[in-house]
Amino acid sequence: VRMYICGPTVWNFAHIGNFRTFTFGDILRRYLKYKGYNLTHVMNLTDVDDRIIKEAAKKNISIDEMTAPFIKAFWEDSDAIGNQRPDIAPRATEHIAEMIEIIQTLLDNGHAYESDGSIYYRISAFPDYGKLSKIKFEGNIVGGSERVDTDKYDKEDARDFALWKFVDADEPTGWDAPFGRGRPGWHIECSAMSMKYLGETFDIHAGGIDLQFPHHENEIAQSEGATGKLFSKYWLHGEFLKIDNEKMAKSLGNDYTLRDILSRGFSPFAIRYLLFSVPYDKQLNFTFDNLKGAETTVERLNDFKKRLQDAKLTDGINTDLQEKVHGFLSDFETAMDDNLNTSVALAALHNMVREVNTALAHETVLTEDRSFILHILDKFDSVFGIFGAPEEEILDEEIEALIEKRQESRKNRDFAKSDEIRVLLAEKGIILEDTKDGVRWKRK
RNA sequence: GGCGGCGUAGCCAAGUGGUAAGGCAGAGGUCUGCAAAACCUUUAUUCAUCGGUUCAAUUCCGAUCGCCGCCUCCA
Repeated sequence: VRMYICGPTVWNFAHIGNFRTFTFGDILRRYLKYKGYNLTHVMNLTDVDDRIIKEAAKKNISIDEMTAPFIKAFWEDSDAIGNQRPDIAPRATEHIAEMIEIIQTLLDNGHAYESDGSIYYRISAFPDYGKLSKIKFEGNIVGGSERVDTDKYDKEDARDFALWKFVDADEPTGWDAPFGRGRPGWHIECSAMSMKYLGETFDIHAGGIDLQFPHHENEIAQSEGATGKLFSKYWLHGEFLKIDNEKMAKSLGNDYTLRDILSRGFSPFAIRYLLFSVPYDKQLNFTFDNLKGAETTVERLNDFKKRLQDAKLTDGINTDLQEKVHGFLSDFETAMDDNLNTSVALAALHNMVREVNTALAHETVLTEDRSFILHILDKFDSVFGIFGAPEEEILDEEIEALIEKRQESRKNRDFAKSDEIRVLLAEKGIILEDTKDGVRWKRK
């Protein structure tokens, strides 16, 4: 499977809404691997746009120097939330030659023309234009704005868009091309990089819903106009993320970045859980209350895993239970196969946990079941990625001694003393749980 | 003005032509010295509103109200 995801403009990569799209890209990537597909996953890094160019010029530094900190931060955040890195992450500035080649082809075959300081795509030469977004242009012109048909540039058709913008020879940011020095329009980079690494026709093209028009529509026009072949077989568009039922906007002060949220102390696993708890093609209402809920849920799941690992079990095998557990994995696959319905897929995980919990309480989980269930759990998590890495934590001796002392007090039924120690440990961030298999601790 | 999506319990939400998954929060119980964790039970006669089609609609159709996105620069 060859898959291309429209990556961020490095400038504004960080918003939580973008990370919803990337996380779904990651879920899709992981699920394709789960299903045994061979995967090539490309995600572009848009490191050239007007703002970057202007800012770099102002600071008198190169585009590379300008964008490096953003790209570094993007990968850090991406890693933090558990997104696996794409196989290839090409940068626009390193693929200008490929863009020029496509533009030249489009000029040669009549799909592009030069006018008024730019090279434009000739939409009248591409009858399929609009097939992705199903956009119609008639109503727009009649409508209440002078938007689409402003025609302030000398374009043949108001819909035509720039492939290449000429710049003066003395301007610092520009590339030489047979048709003149300039810089690329927005859309051409994705056509060039996706086809370079995935071929003229590939399987999946994904991105945020806001890119559907015009960006993806224009990619189709450019690519299919140049090759005459189908560009992408499937398109996936991630829906918008709302904050407290409002749109995310700087003016509302709710344009959180992933970093903002992490710095408030929320676990990346909880954020990840919340981001994909609603299918990618539905809007998600992000609230901090729900993030707290996700935090609790993820903790509960991790506790479940630990408890299963630690439980003292009797020898044997409970095939009945194993069959049920396997049934939940089937439910998960059915849900994921249904257009990545992560809501239902998660429900399957929760149902499995409940089933096993009940069995644990009834002591009907046997030794051979444990490894089976843990294996199934790993399969779930190979896609979800919400269980923390198993880290063997070591307590310092002082705390170890305190726990020991408390156990002694309890044995002697000196509960005042043991409670005192429990409070003391809680102040040190250690939470104790007395189970029938002995005392367990965890941090918080 | 054009196109598209959405409106389901306190909150986040899945879903379907035959009467509502899952999570969080809440309530009662079991377990526990007490907690915690876990388990069990429980929480929408109802799916924005009003009409229509149907034996039957939350699910289909129409209207209304509300929310969101795109239709402009830049990516």
